[in-house]
Amino acid sequence: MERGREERWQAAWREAGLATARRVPDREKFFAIVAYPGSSGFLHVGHVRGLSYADALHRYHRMEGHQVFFPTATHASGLPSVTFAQRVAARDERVVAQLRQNGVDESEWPRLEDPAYAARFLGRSYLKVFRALGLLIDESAYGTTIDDDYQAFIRWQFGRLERSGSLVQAPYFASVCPVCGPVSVDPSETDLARGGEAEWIPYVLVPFALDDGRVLLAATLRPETVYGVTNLWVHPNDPLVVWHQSDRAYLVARSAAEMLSEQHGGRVGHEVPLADLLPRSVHVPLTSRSVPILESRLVDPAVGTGVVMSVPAHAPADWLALGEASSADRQRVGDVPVIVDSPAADLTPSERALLAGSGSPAERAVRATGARSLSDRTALDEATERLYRLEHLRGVMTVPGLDGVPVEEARRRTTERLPEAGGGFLFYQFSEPVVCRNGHPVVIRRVPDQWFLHYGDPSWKAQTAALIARLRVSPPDYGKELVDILAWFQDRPCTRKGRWLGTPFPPDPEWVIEPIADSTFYPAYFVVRRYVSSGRVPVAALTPAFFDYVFLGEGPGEPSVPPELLRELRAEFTYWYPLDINIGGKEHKRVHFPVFLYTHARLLPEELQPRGLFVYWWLTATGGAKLSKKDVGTKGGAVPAIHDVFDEYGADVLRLFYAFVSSPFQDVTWDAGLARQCGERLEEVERVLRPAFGAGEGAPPELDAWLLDSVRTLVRRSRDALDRFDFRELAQAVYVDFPGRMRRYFLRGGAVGDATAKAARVWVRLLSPLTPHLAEELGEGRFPGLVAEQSFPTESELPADPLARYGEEYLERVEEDLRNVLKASEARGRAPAEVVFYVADPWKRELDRWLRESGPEPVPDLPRRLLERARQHPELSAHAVEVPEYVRRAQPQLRTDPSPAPDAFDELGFLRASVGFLIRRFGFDQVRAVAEGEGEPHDPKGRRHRARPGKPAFYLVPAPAGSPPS
RNA sequence: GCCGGGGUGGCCGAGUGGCCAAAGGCGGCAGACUCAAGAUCUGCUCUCGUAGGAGUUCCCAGGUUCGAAUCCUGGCCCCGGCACCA
Repeated sequence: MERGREERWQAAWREAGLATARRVPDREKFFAIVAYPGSSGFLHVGHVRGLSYADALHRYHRMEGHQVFFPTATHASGLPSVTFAQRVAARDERVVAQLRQNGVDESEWPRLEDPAYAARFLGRSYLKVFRALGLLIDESAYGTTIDDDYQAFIRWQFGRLERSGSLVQAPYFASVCPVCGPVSVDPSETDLARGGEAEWIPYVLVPFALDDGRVLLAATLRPETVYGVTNLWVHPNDPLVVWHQSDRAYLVARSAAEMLSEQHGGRVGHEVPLADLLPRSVHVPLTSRSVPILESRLVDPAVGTGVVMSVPAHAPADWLALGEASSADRQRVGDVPVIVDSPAADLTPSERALLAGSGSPAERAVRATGARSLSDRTALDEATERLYRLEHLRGVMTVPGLDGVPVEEARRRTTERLPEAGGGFLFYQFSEPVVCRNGHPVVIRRVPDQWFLHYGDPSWKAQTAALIARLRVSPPDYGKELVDILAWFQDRPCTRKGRWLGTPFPPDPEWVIEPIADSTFYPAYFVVRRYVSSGRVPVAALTPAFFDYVFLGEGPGEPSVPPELLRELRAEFTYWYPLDINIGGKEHKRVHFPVFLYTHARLLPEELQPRGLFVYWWLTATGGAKLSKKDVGTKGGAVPAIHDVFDEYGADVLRLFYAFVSSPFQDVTWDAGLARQCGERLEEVERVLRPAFGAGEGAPPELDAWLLDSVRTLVRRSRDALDRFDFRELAQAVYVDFPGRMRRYFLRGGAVGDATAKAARVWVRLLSPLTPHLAEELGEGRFPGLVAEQSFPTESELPADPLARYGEEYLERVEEDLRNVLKASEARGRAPAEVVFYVADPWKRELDRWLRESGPEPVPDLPRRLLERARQHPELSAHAVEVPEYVRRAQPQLRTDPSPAPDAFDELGFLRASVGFLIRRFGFDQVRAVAEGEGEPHDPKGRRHRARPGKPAFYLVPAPAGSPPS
C-alpha cells in the first residue's frame, strides 16, 4: 500500500483517539511495553520486531473491549548518544550517510554534536518510525531518560532502594579508558572501536625473589604449578622495569608495570638490563628451590607480566621452549618434575588420546596435537587448552604436602599461601587489545568505592524468585532459564563516573547512575509522565513524597499537588499496574529482565508485580551476524533502512513479515524475497476479500453453511493464537488458510452473496491486529467506524454446522482417494473417462457402530462374534454372510478412521450433488453415484463391496481403446 | 567444563505417543492462461505399485509400548549463555 494511504489511516486512528489510554474503572485493561530503544543511531528494520508484536496484542485487546495502554520512551542514558554525537562531530562517513538517508538537513548537524540534543533528536526519529509502522502508541507518555521529570523519578527510586538496604559499596575492577572514562567491554562494541569480544583474564601473580630482595613477578592461571617450576622465561630483548609498590621492588615488563599501577597503585621505576638478570637465579616461593632465569621468544611482553614461570611438564609451550633452548640453558634447568597426575580411569576418550604415549603430560599433549614449535600457534593453543582443562578437572597433585589433592583445591590453597611470599594478588588483563571509541587503549582499573545494587542479597533474591514462579513467560523455556539466571545473579555496579548521560546518584552526585539501573521500574513512570506532559503535574512536584504516595500508597503525598489529583494518580497507577507483559529482545534475557523483576519484587506488593515476559529473537544479517544501528542501510542493501522498507513494501508487509516468517523465538535473516512474498500474500487477500463483499445470489445453502462454519473455526484458531502470543499461527490462519477456504468455496461453486459478505466482515477484522492498514482499506464503509474499533470476531457470530463440515471433509477425502488411484492408472497411460461411485449400504453403518464399540484393540474371534450378532439383527441378518469379510477388512482401519458421519448425513445424495464438481475438477466425461445394493451394471471388477460408510468404493471405467485422452 | 536449546524430506522450517509419508514456504517438474517471457492459477515432487496399497524414512545405537519423529538410556554433532552487555 502506498505511504499516502497508510498515513491517511494512521491519521484516522489518531483522530479517533484510539492510541490514547483511558482508565475506565471496572473495565478490563491491557498494559504492555516493549523495552525502549537506546539512542545510539537510526533504527533499522530489525528494531521494530517486538513493537509489531506488541501493537498486534494491543489492537487485539482494544477490539476485545479492553482499555489499553501502549507507551514508549527513549533510553538516552549512558554512552550511546555521546558516541553518536562524537561521530557526528567527526563527520564519520557512515553517520553522515545515515544523516543524509534520513533527510537530516546539514544545518542540523552541528546541534547533533551535543549528546543530549542528539538523544532527543534520535528519540523523535524513532517516534516517526513508530507512527509510520502504524503503532498505536500513547505519545502523551513519551519522554527520554534524561528529562528532568524522569530523573526525579530515578532519584526517588534509588532513595527507596537505598532505604531498603539494596545499595552497597565495595571495591571493584572496571574497564576504563584513561582519557574518556568508564567503558563497557561487550560484543555490541557500543563503547569501543575494537576488542568487544575480549575477556577478563584473572592472573595470579607469583613472586620469585632474587638474592638482593627484588622480586620477579610471574603471571599465571595455574599457581599450583609453582611446585613444578624449573626456570623463569623473559623476553630476549625487552628489558624489565621496576614497579615500586608498598616498599617492594618488583620486576615486570613496562606495560605490565603500568597496568599493575592502575590496579594496585605504586609507580613505575627504571629499566633493568637483561644482562643483569640472565646469569642469576631466583627463589621459587613455597619451596626451597632456586631456578635460573632464561630468555625465550615464548614471552610476549604484552601478555601477563612479561615474566613467565616455566613448568615444562605441564605447559606445552614451556616444553617446546625448553626444546629450543641452548644446551647450556637446558643444563641449568635440570630435571623436569611432574607434579600432577590424571588417572587414566577418569578420562574421556578424547582426554585419553591427549595423554597417549610416554613422557610428561605436556610432552604427550604436544605429540597428540602435532605441535612442532612455538610458532605452531594453532596446535600449541589446542594442546594448552586441552591439557589445562583436563588437569583442572581430573588432575590430582603429587607433591609433598598436597599429595592427592585435586588441582582445583590445590590452586585455591596455593593462592592463599602466596601472600606470605610477597605475591598472590590478582592482576586482570584483557584477552586481546581493547580500544575505546576515540582510539585510546582501554585498561582495567580498581575502583575502591563502587556502588552496587545488592542483587546477591538472599532475601531480595527470594522475593524475586517468588515473582518468577508466578510469571507467565514466553517462550516457556526462558522461564526455566530465569530460575538459573537468578541463582547466579550477583551484585551489580550501578553507578559510573565520567561523561555520561544519566541521573546523578543521590547519595553522591559525583557518580552517575548507570543505564541498566535506571531502566528497571520505568513502566510505572509512564503513568505519571502523562500528567507531567499535559502540565497537570509540574516537575517540581515530583518529590519522594509524591512517588511514595502514587506508587506505594504511602504517606500523605506531595503537599503542592491537590489531594484529588494525587488520588487520581494513585487510581491510574493501580488501574494500569500490574504490567501485563514486558516485551524485549533476547539480549535482555540476562540483564534487563532480571533487574526489572528484582526492582518490582522489592518495591511493589505481589498484586502489582508484573504478570508476563515475552522474549523475541533478532533480525540478523546474513549468516546470523548481529545487526547494530551502525549497519543501517549498509552491507550492500542486505539490511535496508526502515524507511526504504516502508517505501518499497509498506508497513503492513513488515508487520506481517515478523509474524509470518518464523516463530518469535528464532532469529530471522532479512530476506527481500520473503518480504515480497508477504506483500503478495496481502495482495491475494485483497483479491479474494474485496469481491466477497459484493451483492449476489449466493450459493447452495449447504455450501454457505460450510463456509461460515469454516470461518468459525478460523476465528477460534485466531483467538487461540493471539491468547498464546502465537503470531505465526495467527498469520497462518488469517493470511493462508482463510484465503484457501475462500478459494475452495468458489471452486465448489460458491458465489458472492450474504455468506461471503459475512465471511468478509469477519475476515477484515481478523486482519486488523497484524495488518491494520489493509484492514481499514478493505473494511472502509462496511462498519460504523474504523475497523480498529470494531469488536474482534467471536465464534458466536457464526453458525456452526457439523453436517456441512462433515460433507466437505468427506468430499475432500473422496477426491484424495480418487487422485491416488488416478495417479497409478495414469502412470500406465490410461486416462479413464468415467467413474462410478458405490455408496455403502446402511447395514454397514450399523456394523461399523458395533466395531467402534469393541474398540481398536484386537479382539479374538471378532468376526465370528459379530456374525452371531448379525444373525439376530433384523436388518443385518440378510447380509450375515458378508459380515466376517467386512469385519476383517474394516477392523484394522478403525484407528485411523475419521469420526463417523452425523446421522443426518445423506452420503449418496451428497455425492450425487457433487457430480458436477467432480466432472469439472477431474475432467471426466461422466460421474455416477449409486448405492452399493442397486443393480447397476458397471462393476466388472466387483469393487462395490469395498464401500464403507464415509468411504465410497469406485470403479474407473476405462476409456474406449483408441479414443483420445480426455 | 557448567547451564540452556537443538539435530525432521534437495533447502528453510512446523510437528512432542496413534488422524504423520510428516503443515507451510523455497527450489524442481507438468499443465492452464499467454504470440512469447514474466506474473498468476492447478496438479505432482521418498521408493515401488497389474486402482484407493505396500515398503523405507525424521543424527546413530539400544530400550519402553499393541504402536515412537514424538518417551527412556547411551553416543556423536551443532548453537546460545557463562555475567555486568538497556
